[in-house]
Amino acid sequence: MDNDSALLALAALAHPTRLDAFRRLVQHEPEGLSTGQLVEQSGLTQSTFSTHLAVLAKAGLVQSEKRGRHFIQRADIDALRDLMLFLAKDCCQGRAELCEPLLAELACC
Amino acid sequence: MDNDSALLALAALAHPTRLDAFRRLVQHEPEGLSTGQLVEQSGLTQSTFSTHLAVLAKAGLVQSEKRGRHFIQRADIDALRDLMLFLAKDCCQGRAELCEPLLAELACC
DNA sequence: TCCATGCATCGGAATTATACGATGCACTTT
DNA sequence: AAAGTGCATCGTATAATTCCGATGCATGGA
Repeated sequence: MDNDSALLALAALAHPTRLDAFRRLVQHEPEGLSTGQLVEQSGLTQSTFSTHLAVLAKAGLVQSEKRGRHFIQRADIDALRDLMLFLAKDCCQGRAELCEPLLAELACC
Repeated sequence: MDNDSALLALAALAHPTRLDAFRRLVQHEPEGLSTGQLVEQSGLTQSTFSTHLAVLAKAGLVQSEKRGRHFIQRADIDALRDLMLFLAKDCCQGRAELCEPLLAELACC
């Protein structure tokens, strides 16, 4: 993941509505959620939420799949992993000792 | 880390100047960098960069230490770890299989 | 003491993000 | 074919961000 992609992903997640939607989608992997469900839980109008979803999609964090008349939204776990690797890479390269506590915590799962 | 703190951190990193500065500080742990060095490398004016630094500080990602007449800026690795844990928690809880490739990549260091 | 340096903060201008209603398109059902 | 559903997009108003120069404050050296 390059710098611009990371910026897109960070900006996409740096909004209450979008962070909430993305986390909900991650929790519902791999089945995903319909756009209608996400809209309803967001409390926003359909058009506003559609714009937010487009931001997440453009950042590569969410992918939509047409399912009849509905759209199923799914979180892209690989994109999340790439973002985390981008953030972690700086301290890993050359200074592995800084990453050890990070890895220890992540090892919870 | 709660939702609001994560949003603050994400918003702080979702800017080219701030992401660049933070990554540079991570690479320079634990010595840190002087504010003047960061300003010079940013290409922005002192006042503009100061505002960016305040955003990073408010998000808890950077801490400053007075050193004579200069200020030494340091990245808070714990805050970075907390943010990554916040993002990873969703897929770890209940769906550990989603986190395995993430951990495998992070294990590089 | 007096001047220079390093940084924060104020005020204002330009840009960008956010939210909504209205409208249009694609598809499903009747 | 006609009506209804689900979503994207346009136009627009409001709010937030971003950037700069100017100013103020604290510290260190002459």
